[in-house]
This record gives sequence, structure tokens and C-alpha cells, in this order.
Amino acid sequence: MTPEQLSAAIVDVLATLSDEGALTLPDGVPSAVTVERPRQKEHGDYATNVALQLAKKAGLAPRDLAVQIQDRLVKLDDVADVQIAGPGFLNITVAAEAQGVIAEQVVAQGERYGTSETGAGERVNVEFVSANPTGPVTLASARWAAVGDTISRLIEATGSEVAREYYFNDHGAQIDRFANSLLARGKGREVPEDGYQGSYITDIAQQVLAAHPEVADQDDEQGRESMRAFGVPLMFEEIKRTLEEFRVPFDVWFHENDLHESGAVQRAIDRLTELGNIYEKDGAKWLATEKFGDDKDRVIVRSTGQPAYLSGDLAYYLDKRDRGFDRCIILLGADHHGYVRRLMAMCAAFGDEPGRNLEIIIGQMVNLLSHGSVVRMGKRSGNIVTLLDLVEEIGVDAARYALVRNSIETNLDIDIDLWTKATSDNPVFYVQYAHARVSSILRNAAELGLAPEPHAELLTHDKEGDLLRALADFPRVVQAAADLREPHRIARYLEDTAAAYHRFYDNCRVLPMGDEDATDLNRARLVLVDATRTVLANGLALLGVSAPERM
RNA sequence: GCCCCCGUAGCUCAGGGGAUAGAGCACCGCCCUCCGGAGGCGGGAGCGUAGGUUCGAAUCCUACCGGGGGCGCCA
Repeated sequence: MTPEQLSAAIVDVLATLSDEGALTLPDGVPSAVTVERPRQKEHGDYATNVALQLAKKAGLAPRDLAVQIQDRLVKLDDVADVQIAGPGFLNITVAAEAQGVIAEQVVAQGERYGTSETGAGERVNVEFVSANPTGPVTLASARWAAVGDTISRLIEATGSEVAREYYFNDHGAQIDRFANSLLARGKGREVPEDGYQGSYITDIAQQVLAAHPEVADQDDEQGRESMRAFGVPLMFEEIKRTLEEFRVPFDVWFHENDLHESGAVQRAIDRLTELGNIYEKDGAKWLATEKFGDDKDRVIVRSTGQPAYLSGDLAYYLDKRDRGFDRCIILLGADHHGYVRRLMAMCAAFGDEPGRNLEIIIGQMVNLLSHGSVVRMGKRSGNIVTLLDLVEEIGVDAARYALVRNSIETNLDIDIDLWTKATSDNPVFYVQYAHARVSSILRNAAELGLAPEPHAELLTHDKEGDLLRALADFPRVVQAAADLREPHRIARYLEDTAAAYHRFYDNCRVLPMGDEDATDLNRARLVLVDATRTVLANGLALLGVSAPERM
């Protein structure tokens, strides 16, 4: 019996009490009730606070209501015991067999275990990284790469259709500076004051010159345009390669420049003008964002006639909506948080609903630590640490895991020394090791010709119960992580589940010892082991981290 | 000045209004006759401060203190 089934059973009991007139709820019977795993063992397998929640509405004392629910609940076959505790908690012990069947259910569902259809029919666009193509993917962007991809996987796991999208700001002053920097390096000069300093600039300039020797003879103006035309795509390619290596499969690489060239920017402005949200002042066009909650109105077209940066975002948002996405999620670094209000206001200016049609997730910064101090210089580009630096130091699995293990609301320090350890200090090793250990037992069982076989009623050991309840929690952890856009919940859950497995392993012999004959208990435990493998593998897959069978 | 995030054990961090606030590391002491010891068991220590909402607050609200980041007709 899963917590969801238990919750449904409690709802049934409430409905029955209501039908019989024993319970009067002005708002009706709730569609689901909270079922949680208590901290204390003495509080049973699961606990619910329904009686406390509903007592006031029903005009009953919490404990009196609890008694009524208890009377009905204990009669269920799957429920072994119900106790009332404290102010009115119901502490429930599930029948061993009802709990044991979870293992076979997990195995039967396989890769689908943990997924749901709560988001079915919804089309979601997740935009992340979106760094300017003026340099390698940075450490900060690495966090959004890992988090954005994991959030995408989580939303997919709830049945929605997801597009991962990268927005290249390849239109504007930063690209001009990039082209100038390439030109300077190509001509053997120092890069300008406002240029990009990294050694990658020299690399790319040389690649351009190698492929197009004629550029060396061009004057500065021509040379700059050549560097732009040939150098920017090289940068794109490097970014794409990096993200592919990091296992982030973007579906769309969107170029800001296309919005300007296709007239999409103008169309967005026209649309907003029709809606009465654009006006002219001081020779510039302004979007009236203040009335939608922004601090002040924003310039959309400068008095020079040049579109302001925000105009690209307007067009881009409209484009996403026109492509049929119900929800547009954007991940931004904390350094962009000042931008959130105007984006939300823009969403409202289009007549959409901020928070639903447009959702902005702000994440905090990342530092790389070595021997206790912050690493400031990257190998690749000198003044910045890049994603490739991180991968080179700790590998893709550890990097992805480390980047999603903490709440995105907190600053993150990644300690190289920790994440390269092959010990249990290192969380990704701890979880992967559990998976390898599980796989090893399954291999050994196969060699013995021993097949898993469900005997739910035999899984009565305390540690088996703990492990079963951990496995039963997986779907709602996935659901919560997806709904709240909080991937770190998956990592934490996996660590807890790995720990529950290790404790089980330590207490419960799975395979027959020596030349003993196999028992039904051996076969039943193999089902549990197989179920554990399924959950660990599914969880790691959500994080984009490999689940090794040997290590 | 205004805005956002954070403040929980010595350290790094979990904790969706619930019961006695949890992990890992570090420290001390244990557990290998056979499934991977990269494991397990036991031990001490904590919610920045002051109010408020609630039957109940680490969690929600307000103020203050401390730390980080942001506030352009830049992108």
C-alpha cells in the first residue's frame, strides 16, 4: 500500500462518515489528505493530521473525529493498526503484505516507476544557460545547465511535453566587442579595454585565419566583419559541444538575431501597441510596464531607432507562445534578478498570466573550491572558470550531481577535493556505489540460477519495511521536485534510499549462504533488491547521472 | 536608498504549518566465517534577534542584525 493509496483510503472513510451523517464538512470531503512518514518509529509507518485539519470545520474535537476515522480505518485489510496520538494524529501501521507488494509493483513498472500524468497535455518551454556566445560556458552557466536539464526531465516525468531551449544573444554590443577582440588577437594586438581577455579569443582568431587566410590582409572594418561572420559560429559550436558533453540535449538553439531579421520584434511591438501598452516619449518607444508591477516603464526602441535589448525578449516570448507553449520557464542567475519584474510585466502586457504562462527561476552563484579556497582562474580562459574546467576536475557525473544537490536558492561551493574522492564522503559515489552493489547481487543471483519471485508477506523485517517505504515515496518525491522545480530533492532522496538499502543489506541476507537451498525469502528479497535497483536507476536518470553496474 | 537570496550541529547542507529539528564530514568507540567494508552500529552538539498569525512556526508575516548579489535609452 503506497502513501497515495492510503491517502485515498482515508478519503473514502471521510466520505462514508459524511454520507452517514457522522461528519459534516461545509466545504465537502477533501480530494486528498496528507500522509507523511513520521520521524519516530513509535508513530507507525505513516501518519496523518486530517483530524486536526478538519476538526474545526466539522465542529468536532480533533480526537473525537480521530476516533471515528480510526474505527473505519482499522477494518481495512491493508491496515494493521491505527493509533491516536498527541492532539489528534492518526498513526497507521500498514499490513506487512500490503507493504511488501510495493516491491513487485516497482519492478513491474520499471522505467516508468515514479512518472505520472499530472502534466499531460501541457507544453512547456524551458530556457536556460542562454549565455552570450562571446566565451566558453562558465561555471555559473554550468549550474543552469544541470538544473535546467534536470527540471526538464522532471517535468517530462509528469507527462508534459518539454522543449529545452538556448537563446543566443548574438545581436548587439557584446558581439561587437567579441568581434573586435578576435580582430585584435588576429592582428597580434592587445584586445581593447572593453574586450574579452581569455586565451580562447586567440584560439578562435587563429582558427578563423587558418580557415580563411585572406582575412589577415583585410582592413580593420572588413576584418572585424569577417571575424564576426566566421568567429561567432565557431563559438556557437564550442558551446554546443560543451553542453553535449555535459549531456544536455537542447532541442532549440534560438538566435536573437533571427528575431530582428524576421520582423518578429516589430510584430511584437505592433501587438503591444494594439493592446495600448506602448507609447512614445523623448523620441523613444516605451513599454508601459509600471502598471503591471515594474518599477518604471522600459525603453523598447531607443531614440536612435535601435531596438533596446528588451525588445528581443518581447519578441522571443511572443514567439514561444505562438509556437504553442503553455508555460515558458526561464532560468536566470541571481545577477539578473532585477530583470524579473519587467519580464513579468511584459508577460502581463501581452495579456498573459505571470507565474503561469511565464515562470522565472532565479538561482544563486557557484564557486569552485580547491584546498579550501575559491578557484578564480580557469585553465581555458584565464579570468573565468568554465564548465569544461569543472568537468576536467571532477567528471560529468560528479559535476551534474554536485550542481543539483543543493537548493538553487543557496550559493553553492563545489569542493574539488570532496567530489573527486572515491569514498562515501562523496554523495554521488555513495549513491552510485549502492547501485553497483545492488547490480552485483542481481548478477550473482542470475549465476546461481535464482530468479526473483514475489512473496510480499515474507518481507516483514524492520529494515525491509524501511526500504519498502523509501521506495514507495519515490513517485511523490518526483512529483514534488517537478512541481516545485527543485531537483535537489531527487539527490537527497537517493542518498536516503541508498542508506536504507545499505542498512537492509547489512541486516538481511539476500542470497542463500554457502550450499544452502534457496528459500522463498531469498526470492522475495531479490524482488526488493530489483525494485531498489529500479528506483536508484530511475532517480539517477532524472539527474542525468550514470547508474554503473560495476565501479 | 530600493529590490532579490541566504543565516539551522565545529564544517558543508536537508527539512512543502505538525509530534523529541535530521544527514554527511570531523571527533571517540565498535562490527568482516560466505551476497562489493566505496558498507553498517553507537556517542555529544544547533533553528541570527525581537515581535505577530496559528491548536501547533526552522517553515508564514513585520522589524532589526549579519553575509552575498542586483538596481543603465548595457547586453
